[in-house]
Amino acid sequence: MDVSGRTYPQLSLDLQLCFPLYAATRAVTKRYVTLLKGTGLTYPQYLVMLVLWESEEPLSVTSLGQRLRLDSGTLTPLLKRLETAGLVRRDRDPGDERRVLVSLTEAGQALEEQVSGVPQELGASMGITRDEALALRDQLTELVDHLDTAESS
Amino acid sequence: MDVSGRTYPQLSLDLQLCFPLYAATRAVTKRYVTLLKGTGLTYPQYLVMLVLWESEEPLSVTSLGQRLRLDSGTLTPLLKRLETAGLVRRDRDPGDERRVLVSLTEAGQALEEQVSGVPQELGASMGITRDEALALRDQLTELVDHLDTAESS
DNA sequence: CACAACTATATTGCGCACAACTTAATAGCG
DNA sequence: CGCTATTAAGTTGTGCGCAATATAGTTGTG
Repeated sequence: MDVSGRTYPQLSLDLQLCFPLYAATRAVTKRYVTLLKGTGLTYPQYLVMLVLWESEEPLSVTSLGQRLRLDSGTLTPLLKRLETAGLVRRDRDPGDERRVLVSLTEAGQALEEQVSGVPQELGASMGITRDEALALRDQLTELVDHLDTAESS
Repeated sequence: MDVSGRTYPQLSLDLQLCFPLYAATRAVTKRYVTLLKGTGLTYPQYLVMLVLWESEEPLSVTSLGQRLRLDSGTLTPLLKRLETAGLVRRDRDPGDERRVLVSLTEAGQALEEQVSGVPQELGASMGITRDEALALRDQLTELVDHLDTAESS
């Protein structure tokens, strides 16, 4: 990319981090469509299921949202679709009727085994070693933390 | 994150690369909302403008799509919004009436100066050095290339 | 207890992404 | 030239993300 003649070379798409980040996320999501075919899950739905699988007990919508950084505007319709698919239940918390507790159905629990090979398959598609992936993960996590700080200031 | 008791520890959200990637993209996008306030641009619209600013001549929808990895289903409505905003023109190519050539209006050209500080501001928000950003960019670009290969095989 | 402040979820509206499909124009081939 | 295949852009439908708002339930204070 020849950038020498530009008035604002810093605006070159290829010099910026933001675009590869955006493209990588979409490429990963696209790969998940293939890997999750047969489960009926979308990628965000898969993430919600990951959180539920690693929880010992039902989670409120807010708890799910904190873990995934998503709000009720995104989660409520998504959870309704998971409920329609028979993978989760949504019950009002008897102790606090404002809260909705999301829990796995038997079908939802059973799905965990079916997707257990997905992370490794995705790792293989990315063409990086486990250590590289973990290092990248840490860098991105740090980046998110910084952006959170910047945004709230 | 205690993972020791799980049947499928590889499914732990915190062990995977995919979630930080997804979270980082959304955090960056959110930061752009703030940085682009005043221009009226969304982040994808800003990316389209970046491509147009670095092009010497009008671009077809397909060319824009190849550069940004987006298809006409995404670009057509987005470009119509940019046209409504007075930033671009959309004209049929007289030499090939199937093609639509997207070109900058004067207002579209003038906007470049207004956003010229955005990359640096974003860089500051991310809390990483320029070299770290470039290294990360290269890793993500490589990741996208690998995923493309995996997807098409 | 009354009531204001707060919290949790749901709803609405907009703008992506993208798959699948349609329409129109062009290219290629007999 | 005529016809088929291909290409370019547009359309439709689904599912996010998220801001803004609405609604219902809870908490804290006097």
